[in-house]
Amino acid sequence: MRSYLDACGITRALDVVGERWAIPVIRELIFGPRRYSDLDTALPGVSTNILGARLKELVKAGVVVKRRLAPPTPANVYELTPWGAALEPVLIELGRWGSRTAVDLSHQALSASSLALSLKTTFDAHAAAGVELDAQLVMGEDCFGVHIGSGVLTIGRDAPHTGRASGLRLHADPPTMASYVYQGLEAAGTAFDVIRIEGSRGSAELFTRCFTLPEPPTKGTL
Amino acid sequence: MRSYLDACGITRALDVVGERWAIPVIRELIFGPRRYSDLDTALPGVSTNILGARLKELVKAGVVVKRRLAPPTPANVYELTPWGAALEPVLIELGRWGSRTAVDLSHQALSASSLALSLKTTFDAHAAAGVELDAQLVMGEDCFGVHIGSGVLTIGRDAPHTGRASGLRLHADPPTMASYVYQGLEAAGTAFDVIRIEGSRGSAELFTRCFTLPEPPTKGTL
DNA sequence: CAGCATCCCGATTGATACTG
DNA sequence: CAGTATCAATCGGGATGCTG
Repeated sequence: MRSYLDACGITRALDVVGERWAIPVIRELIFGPRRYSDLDTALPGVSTNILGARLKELVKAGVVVKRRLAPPTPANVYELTPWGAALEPVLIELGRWGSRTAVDLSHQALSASSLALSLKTTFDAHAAAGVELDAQLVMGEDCFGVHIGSGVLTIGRDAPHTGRASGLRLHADPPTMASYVYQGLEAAGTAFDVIRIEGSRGSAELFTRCFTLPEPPTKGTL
Repeated sequence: MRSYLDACGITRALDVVGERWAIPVIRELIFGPRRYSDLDTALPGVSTNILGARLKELVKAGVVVKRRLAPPTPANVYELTPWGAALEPVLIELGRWGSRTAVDLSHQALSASSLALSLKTTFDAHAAAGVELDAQLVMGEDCFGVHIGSGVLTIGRDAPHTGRASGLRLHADPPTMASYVYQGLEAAGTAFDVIRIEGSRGSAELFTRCFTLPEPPTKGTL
């Protein structure tokens, strides 16, 4: 196992999660356990052997645990340990920094977990002051429940169609959802079936206004 | 240039700073411009060709700028752009997470920048409540000025022997300095010349108490 | 289908030598 | 001092095949 051989905390962290695909794998596990195939499909571009190798390394390092679900639906899942889950602030900060690069949201992959995490990085507590609402984001198989209240955002995986009599439910694939939240309805396309909004137009407005992309980097010299 | 081809902010960040040695290089630049040879010696283990390649890539990406210093001491230096400097929260969080792994502080490299950054990640505002002091940390050529006041830590490079009539000045190489701050005088060794403390024993106590290592990870399941 | 192991190839890294 | 050039070793990516 490759190491920087450096006592610095940063390089010691990189010794564990610095290999290619390690952070993206952890990103997919942030909202709860996932199966091998979930990870494989959520991470387009990763080779199956690399995915297996990373999971094995992360398990050995104590970042991830492999667990078998109870008999109703027996399946092997990978899950973050408490230490692994403590990487969330790192991911948030990384995402906040990286979101300040231009990108064509179409023609690139975007997993449901990525979108959900991005809401955490772009949540604007100031803009959300006074807002109190529940929403459900349905992206194919992946469904997330969102609560905004007291300037705090809570988001987690949710069973579809189980929303708490939610005032708002959005159906779209992740890239379309991102376009809608960050760039408005017109950017998300208006074709039937691309995005479906259940709830008042007002609550949808209220929701999207709580999330703002950071400014792109100023190219000026220091 | 290799890319995750993923619209997620996290992977876009990794497209820029995810290659091996990129983050350590940025760590060395956090406290200001450095020359090529400074980086080379502060990063034991990096090959000069890799260092050159990373710097070139980081410059092209807009994270780093190459600049020539004014004629008194003309030298090429590398410096973070504002966008690059915005990586500091990422490094802080990474360091905080990574510092929770066991390590033998001796027999591993530790650069002066690493130690200075680690003070930022381990600063305990609660423990520093009511503390008001200036200190200077002298580690060979590298000298840092530290100010603690109002529960806030300020740290930056400083010209040696220019301290503001500082109440405290510590001389040691970075690993010894780390041992002293985090594990106390006995761990730092008591041999003459290993560590030199100018100032009252009380202020040194006050200083070190402001920094606490996080707890090691609990190995229990989630 | 879940979870890998294998094989091959191109890309990246690392150590060293070398140049302006 | 400040890098570039060279070359061997390793790693990542993709396809394929195996096993329960």
